[in-house]
Amino acid sequence: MRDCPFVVCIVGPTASGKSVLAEEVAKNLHSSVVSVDAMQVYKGMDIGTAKVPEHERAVPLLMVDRVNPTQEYSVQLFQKDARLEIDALLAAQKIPVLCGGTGLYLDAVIDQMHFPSGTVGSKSRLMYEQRAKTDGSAALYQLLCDRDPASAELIHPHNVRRVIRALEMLDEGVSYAEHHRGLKGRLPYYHALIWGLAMDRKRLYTRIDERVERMFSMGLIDEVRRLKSQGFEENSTAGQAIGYREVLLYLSGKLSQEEAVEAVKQHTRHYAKRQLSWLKRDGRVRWLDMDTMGIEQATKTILSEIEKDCHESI
RNA sequence: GGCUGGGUAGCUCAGUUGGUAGAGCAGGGGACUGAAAAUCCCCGUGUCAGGGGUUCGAUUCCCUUCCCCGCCA
Repeated sequence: MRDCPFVVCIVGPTASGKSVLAEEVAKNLHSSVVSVDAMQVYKGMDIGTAKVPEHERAVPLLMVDRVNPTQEYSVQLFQKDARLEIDALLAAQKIPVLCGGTGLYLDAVIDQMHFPSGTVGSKSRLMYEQRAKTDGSAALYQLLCDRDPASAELIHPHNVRRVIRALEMLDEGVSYAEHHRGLKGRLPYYHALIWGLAMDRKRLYTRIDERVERMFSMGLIDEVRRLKSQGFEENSTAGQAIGYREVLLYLSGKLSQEEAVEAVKQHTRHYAKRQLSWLKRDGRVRWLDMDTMGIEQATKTILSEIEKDCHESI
């Protein structure tokens, strides 16, 4: 099993039990868990991102607590950083166990994905954002139609964020449409074995509700208050994370506590749905029915399938 | 018991000057390559509380029964 350059991935909607399973698998493999989560990379965002607490970790948890919440991070940076961690594990003859719910981040790491060069906090972005505010999103879309009709066709006029991105790319000499074309036949970067946790929707939603309640009773509000005193803001990437955005609204008096709790639940449910949409179209995912299977059995299934795959490939 | 106001989609409600009805939320599906826990798109038939009357036609007007809220006894 030692010679397999495999990467194991445990994916699924939020609150489906990924972390526990990933840790169990990693423990058996004497390896580490690599978090594939856009929000767990931020320091101090612990309760709301359901990060496994440091003292409870059975194996090392990587790609967590990377940057301050006030810093900007991105897929591209994640791709680079995560691959360094993964390569280090592989070099030590270990099978990395990736675990997370951010679909784009996972694909960026395990597949060959190239991002146009450029810097994160670009000036043109700010300019276009300003323009969208003053002239309206329709005007911005019109600008894209004039400059790059092929890309405009792919993007819905209301999707301001993507319209801005396309314009931004154009400024760097890249057409979103052209770039988009290479999306279909993506080649793998690692040989990835992917397991997805499936669960009855009602049951998942109940788990989400319970988890949100738990986050609040564990002190989510204090956590956000502490971050806020360090400059944490609503319009930063981290400040838009579910649980954080709503609590910020509560702290500024725009929501009652009860409304904030309900909003977090609602947004988490919607998010879980989007995660499932993303995963469903990835044919590589092997689904584990967590309604009938416990963590132990799921772990066993994964381990035996890894072994089988290794033998086949050797 | 009397007097109000109500009973319309899972929930909150709008509406039809009489031609069998629509929003928000919930829920479902989907897109996704430098913010992704972001951003965006698509999906609404329900005895319009029950019965009767007027009418070509009633969920809408009238009568009546039941239920709920409130006020008065």
